[in-house]
Amino acid sequence: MNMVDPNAPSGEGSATQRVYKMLRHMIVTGELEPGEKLKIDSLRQRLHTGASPIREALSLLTSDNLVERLDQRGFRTAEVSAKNFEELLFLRCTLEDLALRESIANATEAWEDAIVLAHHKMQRAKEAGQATFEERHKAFHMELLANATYPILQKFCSQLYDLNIRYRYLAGNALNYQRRDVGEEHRGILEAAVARDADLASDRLLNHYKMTGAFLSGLMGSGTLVRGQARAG
Amino acid sequence: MNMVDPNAPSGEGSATQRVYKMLRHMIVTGELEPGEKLKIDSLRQRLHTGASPIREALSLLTSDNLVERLDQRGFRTAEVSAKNFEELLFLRCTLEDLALRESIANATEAWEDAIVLAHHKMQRAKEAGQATFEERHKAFHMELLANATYPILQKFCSQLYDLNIRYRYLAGNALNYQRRDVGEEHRGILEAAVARDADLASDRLLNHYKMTGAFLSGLMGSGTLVRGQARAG
DNA sequence: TTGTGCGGAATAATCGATATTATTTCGAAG
DNA sequence: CTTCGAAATAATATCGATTATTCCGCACAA
Repeated sequence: MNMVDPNAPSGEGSATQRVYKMLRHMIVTGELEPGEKLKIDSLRQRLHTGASPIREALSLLTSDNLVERLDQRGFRTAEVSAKNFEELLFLRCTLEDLALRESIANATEAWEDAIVLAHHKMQRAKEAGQATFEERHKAFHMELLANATYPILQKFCSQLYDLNIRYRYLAGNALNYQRRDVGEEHRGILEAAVARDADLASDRLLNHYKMTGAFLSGLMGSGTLVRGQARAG
Repeated sequence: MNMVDPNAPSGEGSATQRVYKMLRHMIVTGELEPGEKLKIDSLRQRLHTGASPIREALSLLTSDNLVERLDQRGFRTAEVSAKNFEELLFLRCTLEDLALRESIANATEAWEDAIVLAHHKMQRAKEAGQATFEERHKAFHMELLANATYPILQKFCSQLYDLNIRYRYLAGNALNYQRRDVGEEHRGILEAAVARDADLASDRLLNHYKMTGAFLSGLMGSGTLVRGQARAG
């Protein structure tokens, strides 16, 4: 029997899963600021649920490096820093290079179809608002790596992607980095992947990341990004 | 009145932390077999605590890839497979190579002291039982990477180490791989690190892993490792 | 005999409340 | 006026119980 509960339209899975996704979205998009304390009771009221799903979701986010847990002193969102951003960029370049090469090495027609499709959906979403575009953008990049037979590596890449995209959001929605010819870059990556040219595809992918990274590093240097905090140490 | 739980005489951290460490140890050492269902109530009785810390600890372990979560169907320990093991070996070689080189690039005398000390403690623990040795063994390897300014990378390495060591335990405590001249290998790695020879240190480190890996792969091929399921209460 | 649908038992997920712990505030002494 | 300490306060961690879901066996019909 396939009855969908009408009382829970947005909630297909468990409450924990729902809260997890909502919180992650709120952190990634900057709705919850870096270093902000996450009080259980506030979130409970805000998300209209009990304390247990909140705690469980926060535990999951802790291991995604999006939330820090202070032993017996509750949770807070992860801090941001230029150093952290640089590490992210470095690790992404390294790990996605590995995954992409492996993906291409195992290339099949089905995978080609999948990345072409993902690319198309991303392009179509360009006019459908940034939220949709970002979603498809990640989907495209993950699809590029999906053909590698390294599930753990893929999970790492996915986590790093989320951590990185957070900086993009923190840089402000005004970040129309799409003004750069990102469409062309994506097309170039896709093309090289379809052509199964690992060196070229990897080179283009890494440049894609590094250019965005350099742009954000510039913002960070000017203090636009890391606003609320001046920590000693 | 101060009623202290007799099961927590040391009572240092939170119950969640305690349960987390206990469960992780049980999974890593194979006391909980791969794919085994983790029933909340059983664990609750077994560890003499409530359901909340259990659930929270299992959530944490999920993100460590040691436990799988089946939505609304509970938890189970992660499966093992030759493919998974190969991925672990590959990722460890790649990531630890990065971290070690960075560690050496930032080498200081304090770090030299730290790795020499960690090595010494590991050697001394050789006669103090396998449990202690394994602990020190991880400490030594992590100390080698500790001087890299890449906290996320270090976390990845630590996680991968735990996933890998699980296979060693599953291969049986009879695995006295120390019969190989592992002591000599460790000394070689340490020596190269102290000499700040990144290429040599990395080469020796990776060989160290690959030899253990090849040994375990052999066991796995013969079916010693991935056996069926013979579980007793 | 086999496939399908129902119902009870088992188990997971969630909630509300309590006890424990950290933090802040207030007052008094130096 | 500052500093120390204890009580008040707020928040967390945990527990017990309730609710929702899944799993398994059995009856019934084709």
